[in-house]
Amino acid sequence: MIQDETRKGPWTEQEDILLNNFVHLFGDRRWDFIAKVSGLNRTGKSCRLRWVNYLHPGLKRGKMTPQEEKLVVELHAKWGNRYDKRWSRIARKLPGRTDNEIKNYWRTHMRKKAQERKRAAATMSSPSSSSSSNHSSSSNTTTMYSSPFPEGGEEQPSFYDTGGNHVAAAVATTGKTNDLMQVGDKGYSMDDIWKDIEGTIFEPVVSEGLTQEGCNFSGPPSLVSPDWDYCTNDTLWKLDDEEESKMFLPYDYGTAFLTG
DNA sequence: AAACATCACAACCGCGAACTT
DNA sequence: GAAGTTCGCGGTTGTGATGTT
Repeated sequence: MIQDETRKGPWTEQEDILLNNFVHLFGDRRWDFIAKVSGLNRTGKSCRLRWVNYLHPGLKRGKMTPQEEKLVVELHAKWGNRYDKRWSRIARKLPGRTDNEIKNYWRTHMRKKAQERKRAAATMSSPSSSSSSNHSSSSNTTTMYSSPFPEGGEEQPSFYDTGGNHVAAAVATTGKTNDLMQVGDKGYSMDDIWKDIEGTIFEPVVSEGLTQEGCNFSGPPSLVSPDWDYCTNDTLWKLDDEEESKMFLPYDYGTAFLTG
């Protein structure tokens, strides 16, 4: 008792280990339960986030590859302004990457590039600027990115979705299409930025290069456990949905444990 | 070498959806 | 079917690392 103060902030290695063990015991669904029984003074929410964004086997760490960057651009062009859950959607197409990671990436990199463009445009628009002003040529971006994915085949389970009750949530297109967040001190929305940079940063190249084989896994940073050996190579991404859910639900004994 | 700016990433929060009772 | 609980997502913030002046 006495320890009813919920911990916040960075996770320690010990906490990671503890969480990892309990997730393997009980599965990655009952977060509140795990948070309680593990003795971690964390919220279930916090545990889930840590698992999904950091401890999950198969996470790919390190910088985005150019192919991944392109894919993010393409997919955001396709979904970014239309759907909620856009980041998780995009993440599903980038094996080993989490929505959080993509979101962070997009926010930092794309904002930077948008600002660069704005700056460049401002320079260009000065009377003295000349021919080079085709700079980012939003005009030549009328070429839509050809998505590497067929329209119908978009819905895949997220890589960290271990196969719980995933209702095939039809995409709710309601609202949230206009996130007016203040970006830096510029005061324009992410969507605005997006429109700005859409198609101007990367060549409209189909991301042929992005194959799952190209994924380069490095295991979780601080935990090296045989438990996730099965995920440390690219085979994970070659699984079909069924295999995938099997693979990610080896924890039925968790349920068994609970139900007797 | 120090100060400042920017980047990269982990983590938190609020809210709505989904699930359970 | 309603109420309560839990989960998942998107947006945002905090902070250490790295680069620049």
